[in-house]
Amino acid sequence: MKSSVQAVKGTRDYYPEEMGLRNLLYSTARAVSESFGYQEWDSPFLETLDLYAAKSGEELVKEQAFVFPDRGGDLITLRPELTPSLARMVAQRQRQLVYPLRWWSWGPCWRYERPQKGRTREFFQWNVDLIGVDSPQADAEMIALAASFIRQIGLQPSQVSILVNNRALISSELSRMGVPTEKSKQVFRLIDRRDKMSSESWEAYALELGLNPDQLQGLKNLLADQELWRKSPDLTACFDLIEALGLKDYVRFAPQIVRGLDYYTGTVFEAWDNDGEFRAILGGGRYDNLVAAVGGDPLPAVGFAMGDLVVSLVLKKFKALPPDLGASPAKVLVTVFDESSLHSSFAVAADLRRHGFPTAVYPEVAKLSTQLKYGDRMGFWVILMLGPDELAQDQITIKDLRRGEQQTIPQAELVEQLRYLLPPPA
RNA sequence: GUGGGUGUAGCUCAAUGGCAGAGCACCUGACUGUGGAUCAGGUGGUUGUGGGUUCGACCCCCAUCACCCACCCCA
Repeated sequence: MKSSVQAVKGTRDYYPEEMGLRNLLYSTARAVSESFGYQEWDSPFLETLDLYAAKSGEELVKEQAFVFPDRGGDLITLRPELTPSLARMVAQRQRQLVYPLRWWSWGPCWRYERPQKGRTREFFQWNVDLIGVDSPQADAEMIALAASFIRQIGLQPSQVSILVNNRALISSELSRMGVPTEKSKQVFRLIDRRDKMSSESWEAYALELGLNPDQLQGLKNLLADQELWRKSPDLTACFDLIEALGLKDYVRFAPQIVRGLDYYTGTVFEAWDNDGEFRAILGGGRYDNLVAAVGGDPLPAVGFAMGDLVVSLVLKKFKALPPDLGASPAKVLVTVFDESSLHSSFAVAADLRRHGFPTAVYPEVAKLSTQLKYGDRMGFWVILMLGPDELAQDQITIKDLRRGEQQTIPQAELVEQLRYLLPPPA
């Protein structure tokens, strides 16, 4: 029934199955990051409020971050994202680090928001950044790394795409249409909302911003122009490299992607499920001003972040999750027949562990059907049985649950048989 | 911060204001050495909580808490 003490609003409990998914995301993020030569870093979960006030949008931080005074009265923030901490750490050692930096991180972040589908107050975020280089090659690598993750986690190009644009390209097109530079920030916001509003209210919003009808039509043409990227040398080079990396199927140009944040300066990208059912799976781009914003010297950078929630929803939707997330980490279960054979069962289990096979042994004497059912439900691959019949002849029975077969063999051949039936020992 | 919805068995959900139910899960047995499948039986409830209306409340009303969805926002 309902427990009297509840979990904190917006948090999740990680039962073994959910922990399996969390670990899958983490291990995949790690594997992909490292395959591109990125190093893991981390920061404190607690930061000063000042760190986030240094960025634009300080009002959002005050309203959406967990902020509380420490005993000395300083305002402490539970980190709502990783990038400001990264910028702080880079600025602190800016002269001693070896560039380009290839850094990745994974960890919990907190935002004080109303929980809803795909959004909790505590979540995990994967962050990847390439710092110190201002080149389309760097942009291409970042997009390719994101695409590699999507492929590695088991999502197909028919299911998920990475949409790429360039803010500098859109800016120059806007000024060519006579949109004043001081309006570009608002127009980016307008573009960002294109798919979130009805076309009538979107056009009304555009005219409200002061666009004339010609400029509005020009903007609509712009957003419909799938070949616009050819006008951008950066995007042209970027797409060419992504093709060389063999990931072109996941990536396409999308002029409506501009990102909501103000600090992006060039290439921007987001990964979406192709039905547009959820929010962006991941998002990022080039941000060449952020390190300077926290007190360092100007340093170009490109990166992206991915929360654990939306990608999990997408994986569930496409049934791309491995079926054994809640299974026992051991593949072998040794049953216990009766009091007199208990010692032998435990000895077999110990011997298998010494040979590198993770092995569980049933922890009490119980009916065999109970033990088999347990083994089945916990996802073991093989169950070992040794009762009076086997023990009398130094034999053991191996039941292969996945094939529904069993055989009785000399105990001396057990390890050899398991090497055949199981993944290689650790 | 704003609006809407839902709270009934472990889970998913039924039940004109009139005996609180089903499916799944679980336990037992059919099957004293064999999981998944089938069949039979069984355990399981202060209907979120507190008030009110009523002869009578899961149902109507008020309050409260929790969760969900959307808006807002998304670093």
